[in-house]
Amino acid sequence: MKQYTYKMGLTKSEIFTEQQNKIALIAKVFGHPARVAILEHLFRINSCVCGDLVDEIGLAQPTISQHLKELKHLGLIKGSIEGTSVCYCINLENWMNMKKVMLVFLDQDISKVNLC
Amino acid sequence: MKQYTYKMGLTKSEIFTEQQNKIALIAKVFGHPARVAILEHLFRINSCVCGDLVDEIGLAQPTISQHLKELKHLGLIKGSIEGTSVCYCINLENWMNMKKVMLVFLDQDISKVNLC
DNA sequence: TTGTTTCATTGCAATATTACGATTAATAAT
DNA sequence: ATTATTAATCGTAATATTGCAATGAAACAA
Repeated sequence: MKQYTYKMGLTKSEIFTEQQNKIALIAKVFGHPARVAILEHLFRINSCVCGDLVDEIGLAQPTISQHLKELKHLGLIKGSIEGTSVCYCINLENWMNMKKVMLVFLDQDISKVNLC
Repeated sequence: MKQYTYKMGLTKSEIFTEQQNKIALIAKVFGHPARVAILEHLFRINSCVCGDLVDEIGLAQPTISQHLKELKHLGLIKGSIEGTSVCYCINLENWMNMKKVMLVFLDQDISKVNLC
């Protein structure tokens, strides 16, 4: 999964574990409501083109296109060209892998946590 | 949980659902490996002060302090003053609530997803 | 009191993100 | 061939993020 190995700008990625960088890169993509909305829409609707999303979400076409690019970059969606339009959908295999990574982080052992 | 209702800069939060904004705000905080590392450290170690984290993580003290502030802001950690140092720990109740929100998003129904 | 420790805050430079108008590229329709 | 449709890309403005040196504030130690 080379999607998870990007540089993060000013972020000093090299001092963190691969796992920590993975989680951060995934989370960063989820860190915008438009991308959350796009994913939810793709889960609800079977098939989808970019134009639908522009109407559905209410941002300009270049903006949606840019968000789609980031989701594609992480591998969570894939698009297939159909005439003049592009059919985007969830990349299930990568979604499952992503989920696994996030669950390891979210399901941390709380039994030994000290309260202060 | 008023932690989830912040403005997101250029982001047009008003056109998204409260749920979508919640998820994005949580994810944004997880979108930096230092904050992931801090949380993992707080789960591993019972109690913790900022200085420990500076040594542990390898960023300058003001940088760690800033990341701690964001985690505190979302309510995922809380700090209690102990002399000259501050004891930070996980806010378990808020952690559980956060987890619930994220799991609803991650555990979306994949049975009806169309592949393309 | 004077210094020491510890963490927060301020200020700033470098870079990233968000959003959109304008344009381009590619296909489809007439 | 010409025009329409659709989505990607470019360019740019506004804003946010990251990181750290310098400084500040508060509690403790001598």
